[in-house]
Amino acid sequence: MRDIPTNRLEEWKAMGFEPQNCPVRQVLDHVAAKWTSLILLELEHGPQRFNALGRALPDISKRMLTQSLRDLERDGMVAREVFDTKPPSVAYSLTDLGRSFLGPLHGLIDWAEGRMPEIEAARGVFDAA
Amino acid sequence: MRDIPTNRLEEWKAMGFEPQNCPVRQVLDHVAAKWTSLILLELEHGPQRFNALGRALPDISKRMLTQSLRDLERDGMVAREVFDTKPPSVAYSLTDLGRSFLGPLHGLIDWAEGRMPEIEAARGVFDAA
DNA sequence: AAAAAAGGTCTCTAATTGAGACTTATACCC
DNA sequence: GGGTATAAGTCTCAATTAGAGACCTTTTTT
Repeated sequence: MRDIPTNRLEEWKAMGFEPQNCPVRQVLDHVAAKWTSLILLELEHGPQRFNALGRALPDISKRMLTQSLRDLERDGMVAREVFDTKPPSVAYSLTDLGRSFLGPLHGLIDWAEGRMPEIEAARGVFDAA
Repeated sequence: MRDIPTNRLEEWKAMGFEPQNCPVRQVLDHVAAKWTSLILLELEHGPQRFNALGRALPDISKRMLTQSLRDLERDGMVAREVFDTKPPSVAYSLTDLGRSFLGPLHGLIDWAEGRMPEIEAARGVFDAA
């Protein structure tokens, strides 16, 4: 919808950042990745191996599990450790940074659990119309 | 990755819910919708009209703006009001439910702003390797 | 008379995701 | 010994989703 830029946008540009590299968006993209938060939540209980994570999140594909874990590793939220077993196994665990994300994330989850009835009700009304 | 189900999953099923209708996932999907949170954040400053929102979020397409607003409306987070001007205009505003979401959302944003330097650093290390 | 603006919808294309086969080496089972 | 399973992925192909932008209707502005 690129059109006439708004003032806020101009301010941002003046400060040297595009909507894309705004820090807010970057985290939101993370939460937005849909699987990454779920993975972090699984790892909250302790380190897990690749296939264990897959079993805990039964509707994720291997492809997305791999990719989400790489993203989290790249951002320093998750640590990957290879064990020299036969066959080699890999454990994933939260870093301090990853753990620090759980606070805000639980804020969202608590909100979700508390407000879900209202949301369901709103959906009922909307869908009936 | 459907395979041998895990105990937690069994418990969930016993309680009657699939991974899909878990409340946590539903909110996460919302945040995960990528645009919805950004829209809510724009509406925090007050009601906005369709095109104004589009201008504030210059990289959203009309298609996704419409769809995201409908989703938010359906979930009772945003209210849509049509004014009988020529041509008719439409204003979107936060409902109480929508406003209540901002607290947890800002928790996430504050985390983002505080931890972004660490994330950037981790990315640098990862990408160099 | 032409163009713009309001709030969308519609189509077509591009990007992302999911499903599932395949890999390589070792261990367990009969 | 032979068949099968497991580890953690990778790869390909199909399906879903998102983005770009034309188009719509009515009225005001230039």
